[in-house]
Amino acid sequence: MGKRGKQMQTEILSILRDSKSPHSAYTLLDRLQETHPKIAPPTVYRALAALGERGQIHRLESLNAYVACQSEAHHQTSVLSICEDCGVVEETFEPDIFSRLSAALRKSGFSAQRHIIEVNGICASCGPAQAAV
Amino acid sequence: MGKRGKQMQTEILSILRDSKSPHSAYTLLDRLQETHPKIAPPTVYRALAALGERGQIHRLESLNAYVACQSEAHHQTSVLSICEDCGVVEETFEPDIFSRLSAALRKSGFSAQRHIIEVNGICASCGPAQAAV
DNA sequence: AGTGTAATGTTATATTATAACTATCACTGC
DNA sequence: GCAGTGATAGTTATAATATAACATTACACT
Repeated sequence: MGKRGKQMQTEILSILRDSKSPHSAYTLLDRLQETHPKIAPPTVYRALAALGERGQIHRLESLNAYVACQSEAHHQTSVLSICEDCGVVEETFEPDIFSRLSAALRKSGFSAQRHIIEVNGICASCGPAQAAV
Repeated sequence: MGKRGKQMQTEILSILRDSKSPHSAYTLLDRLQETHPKIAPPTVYRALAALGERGQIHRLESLNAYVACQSEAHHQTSVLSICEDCGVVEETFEPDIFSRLSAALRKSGFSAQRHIIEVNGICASCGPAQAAV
């Protein structure tokens, strides 16, 4: 991997980390073009692919958008919860759920390789006042 | 809803039911154009939206494609397993997993509304010969 | 039939993603 | 040093997915 590629990855990661909301590839492109006017979509997609392979970002399949991984360990298996009100994405680690899921599918002969779990809802900050229960 | 809309929905559902693999909106458009040469993308997307609201189809977020719901009850909460080899999608009902997921997120104040669970892997037919265990 | 509303048709375009090709760079062996 | 080779990045073009915006039609109700 060359210097330029690394730099793009670093900058994208930095943009994503500065915001808990997801960014689309083209939002990132716009941001990068502020400093690198000439870059084109494939540059962004290549950087996103490399970051994704290393587990440093997650793609939100239901939004076609990307967030920085919030874990140092870069689990492949996190639950992404998306607030429909404010757009914030939180990452939760529930290894038990993933293993149960794999086990359930294995019963019918399916061998799980990659799990995608995304949950839409309302986050703690946006929810109705945390009243009783 | 008019007659035409219903008919499109019926035809789309019938195409999806004839195949266990997902179809993209534009694949469906091509199929529909064999008999209705003039229809345009919004017609297909409107029919897909109506079918989705009624739970008769599922959208595979990771593939931008659609499959018929395999349950009569039209659960909103199914696990979709996608074979990376043959492309077949199976639907599995694991209500326990969904409730655990909601419960886990609720601990941090998140109120889950819609769960997306998609699993990539290898199905029973495509997997390595079902040897021991 | 006349009127208002919802459904559908139509055109155009926005958004997301990748194919295909070219140029550059880093490394190897000479 | 420098030609050859393979990997990385740049560039152009276009494919694939989705929706906005507006025009038209159908339908229910009077």
